[in-house]
Amino acid sequence: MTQKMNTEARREQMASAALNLLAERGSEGFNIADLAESVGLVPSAIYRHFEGREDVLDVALDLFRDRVYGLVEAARNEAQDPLMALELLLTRHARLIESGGAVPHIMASMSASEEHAARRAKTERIFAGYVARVESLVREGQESGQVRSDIDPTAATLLFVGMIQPAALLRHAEGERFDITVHAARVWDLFRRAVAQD
Amino acid sequence: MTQKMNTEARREQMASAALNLLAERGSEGFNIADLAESVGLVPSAIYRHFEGREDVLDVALDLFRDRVYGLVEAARNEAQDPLMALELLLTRHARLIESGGAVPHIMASMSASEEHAARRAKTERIFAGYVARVESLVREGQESGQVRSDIDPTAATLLFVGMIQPAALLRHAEGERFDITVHAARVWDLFRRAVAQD
DNA sequence: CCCCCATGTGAATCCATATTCACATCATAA
DNA sequence: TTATGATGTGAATATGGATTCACATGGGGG
Repeated sequence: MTQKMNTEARREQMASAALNLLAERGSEGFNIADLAESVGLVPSAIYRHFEGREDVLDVALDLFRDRVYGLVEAARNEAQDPLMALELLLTRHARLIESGGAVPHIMASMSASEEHAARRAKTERIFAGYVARVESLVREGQESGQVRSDIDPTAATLLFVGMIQPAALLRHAEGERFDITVHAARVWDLFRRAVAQD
Repeated sequence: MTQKMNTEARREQMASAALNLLAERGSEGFNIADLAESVGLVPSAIYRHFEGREDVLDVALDLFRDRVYGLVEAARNEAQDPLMALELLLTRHARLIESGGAVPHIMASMSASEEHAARRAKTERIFAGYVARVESLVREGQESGQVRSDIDPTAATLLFVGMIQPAALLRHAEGERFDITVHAARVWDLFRRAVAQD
């Protein structure tokens, strides 16, 4: 038999594995059998740790939220100023996508499901929370004078948030030929020109 | 019995209805029973016009491609110059989202499916084609001197393409409180500042 | 005007997954 | 060291959709 594992550790392992699967296949392609296999167990074992599929998705979403919000906080803490924090955040998103942790895919695929309204609502709340956090960086930038004060902070925020998503899609389509890191640097220049105080 | 209908007309009606369903629920939530109901028929009737679910999706995707590409062409034809064409395109995307024809949802949810690699590949090709069309507008803008020539056209294009997507998500989350049309106008200003020749 | 075949129907059937259950086995705490 | 309860297993079972099929029927060409 496979090694037994401490409850909490196993649960986290499963949630993390679930998130990986979600990143590559979206919520549609996500299934219990694959999840079980990815942690080296049998499907029924999943039910020792979760109520069912929907519960797994719910917990994976929690993990996703924590990681994404953590990304923003880390960028804020490590950067000298708000604008630099945004740049750092963008760079890290790019790296994340490059390594397969497809954030946009997850957001998009989870929020599309009309049934399971709870899951959808939760996804949207997570997204809104992410936007709010980025927006606070933008506002701080305005207060510190780095960011023009005559622009709408929400608009600037959504412009920022949208910079990576299409790139992630195109990367799938074009593969290696498309370098996300380079792209990130280029769009950052554009974003900076759009919002920075001269 | 429900009125019988000419083959071609019925097929188109079904494809169009399928696209609507896709827009609101994504490919995960899409099912034959709902499609049948939305055209006032019984599930098995769908099979008189399509090979099966995957075939429906395929044809709906064709329709989607035509409509989206058509949007770009229309904008190009109606506008005086490339930059104006982009602005028009943005405005129309916004309107489309407002009326439920959620373009980004479709793209994202279709491209997430790992299985049915064909469908995924097709979605990505459609997206790439869309990007290419927008990019040609950007390049024309550079040639005509409206757009700065020192920026990478692909980067500018993806920045443009990303402007609407997050807004669409946020709209779902915040509902009426969030006005996409107003948002579109604001991000357009930012985009213009980023790319326009002074 | 009537026939014939494509369209529409409802009742099966199939299938892929999720989920449950009875049983086995390990980890650990007393 | 051993008892015990939680973890893992494999074989059912349940379920929701897709798909098939035998039959009904309406509309357009002869």
